[in-house]
Amino acid sequence: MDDSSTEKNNIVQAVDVCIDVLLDVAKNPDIRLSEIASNLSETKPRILRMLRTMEQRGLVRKSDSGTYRLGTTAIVLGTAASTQVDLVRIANPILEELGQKANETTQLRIIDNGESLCIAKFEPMRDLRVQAMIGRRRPLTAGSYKVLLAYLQPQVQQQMIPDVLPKLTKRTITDRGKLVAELEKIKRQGFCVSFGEVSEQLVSVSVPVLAFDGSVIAAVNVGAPAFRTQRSDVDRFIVLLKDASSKISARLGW
Amino acid sequence: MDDSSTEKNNIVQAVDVCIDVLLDVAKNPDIRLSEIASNLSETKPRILRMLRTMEQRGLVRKSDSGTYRLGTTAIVLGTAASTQVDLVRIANPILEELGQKANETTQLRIIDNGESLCIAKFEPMRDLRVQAMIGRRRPLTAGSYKVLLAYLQPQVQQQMIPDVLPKLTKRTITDRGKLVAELEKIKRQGFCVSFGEVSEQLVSVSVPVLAFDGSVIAAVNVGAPAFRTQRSDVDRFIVLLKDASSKISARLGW
DNA sequence: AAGCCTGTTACGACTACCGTAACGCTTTTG
DNA sequence: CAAAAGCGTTACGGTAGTCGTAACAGGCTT
Repeated sequence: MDDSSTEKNNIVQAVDVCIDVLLDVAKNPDIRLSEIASNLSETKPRILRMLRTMEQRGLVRKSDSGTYRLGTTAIVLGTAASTQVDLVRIANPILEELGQKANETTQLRIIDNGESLCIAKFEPMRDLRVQAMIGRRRPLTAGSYKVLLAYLQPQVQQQMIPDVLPKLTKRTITDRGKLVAELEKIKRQGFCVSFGEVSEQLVSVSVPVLAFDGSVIAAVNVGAPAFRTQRSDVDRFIVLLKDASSKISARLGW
Repeated sequence: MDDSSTEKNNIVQAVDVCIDVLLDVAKNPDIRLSEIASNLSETKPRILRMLRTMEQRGLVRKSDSGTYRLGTTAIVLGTAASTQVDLVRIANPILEELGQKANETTQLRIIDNGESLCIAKFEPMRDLRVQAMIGRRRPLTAGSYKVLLAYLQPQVQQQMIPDVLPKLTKRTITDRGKLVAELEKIKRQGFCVSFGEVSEQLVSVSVPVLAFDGSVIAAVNVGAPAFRTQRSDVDRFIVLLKDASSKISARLGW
């Protein structure tokens, strides 16, 4: 019936696009029906029916002006999820401790859909700090999140690296060969330091987190403004990160 | 075609039961396929298809042993929701401030589906404290959450009060007439104090939160162990609560 | 080894879902 | 001030997507 896009179907399409709708609302608060429809290349009646169904259950909420936002049921779901996902539940207090010691912003990131995804964070009480956001996605090939790539099996790794590497700043690696070499280096030393590869004025340090079977399932990260981060600070971060990572890994059964 | 249960349909059934599945997983971590199916009175193949669809999108996660939990996408959704629901976003810092001053646990509760639902909370750093949980539901007719009932239009109010009032402790009001009288009193004095109506050893104080149009949309609450809560403490809580409530109301446009 | 549970697959029947078209309505355009 | 274009919404008939039945494989218990 259709060409090749939808690989094979053991799934419920209605549910699938309903998730699309949900994520679209999450990404664009106060979005309108017609905009969702056009974003997803779906008809308005279809989206309307889904929004109504979800509104009735409190997953989304419709404002008087006709725009949609996520609803209270989504909050309940998310809170429950935070306690059910082992990685996040375990990492949260450790991320906080790490952030207190480093006095900088910390994150937990995983690979999701070919990108790195922030699933937990801590920000210190400090006037100037790096801002982190749960749900924010970044390329796997730029910045210290490269650690997530470094330990993958070579073929999977190649698959994850896009043909053209996104150039976020002038320091971003855009040559495939250089990237692979860098990944090798990361694997040897066990951490990755990025000076302004993602954002000009930011230093970012990441270390892999090992699952019970020794595979890399996440990365812990410290992000700091470049101007107040000396070489010695980076070294300190690395020690703190390795400590945090091994605490998480231990509690995951490694 | 079917009797009378499903009122009228402008909704997508597939999406509707998929939400049921999601909420069931949220409530019962590590639940199995067949248990969900029996909980919802649905067939296993149907639920399996839905779980697969949601797993593929990271909403749920299947463990090696075949049990299901919520997934990372649910965390992302929930975090986004917390910032999109005005009431929660505004209330959170005020709840914290209130909790710090009272040095006890605070909650924000709304009416949802004939029950009171906790959608935000703060717990102080203290060895012994009341535990609150986002997503936890309680009867509207017991404890200080009665404030949510007190300001409703009489007919709506009557509709919300079940025929038999659930008896949680020996202090719970179970007589309909006494309840209505109590609601009148609450309306006059503007707050509600519960001594062990929900849980034997707990004191709970609640105050209504007004929306931009002056209607009651939520309740702020302080919960404390009875043994360390004097009459004077209750009076202090009431002052703090009224202050917190009016701050929230103000920021909502009232 | 028989029984019962689980999760899973396959497939034909049917209904629930979808898209088209047309409707009010407000806002923008001429 | 009328025309046009956008919005959300409703209705309805055709079909594709979804559903349930039935049967399967595998793990535990009896």
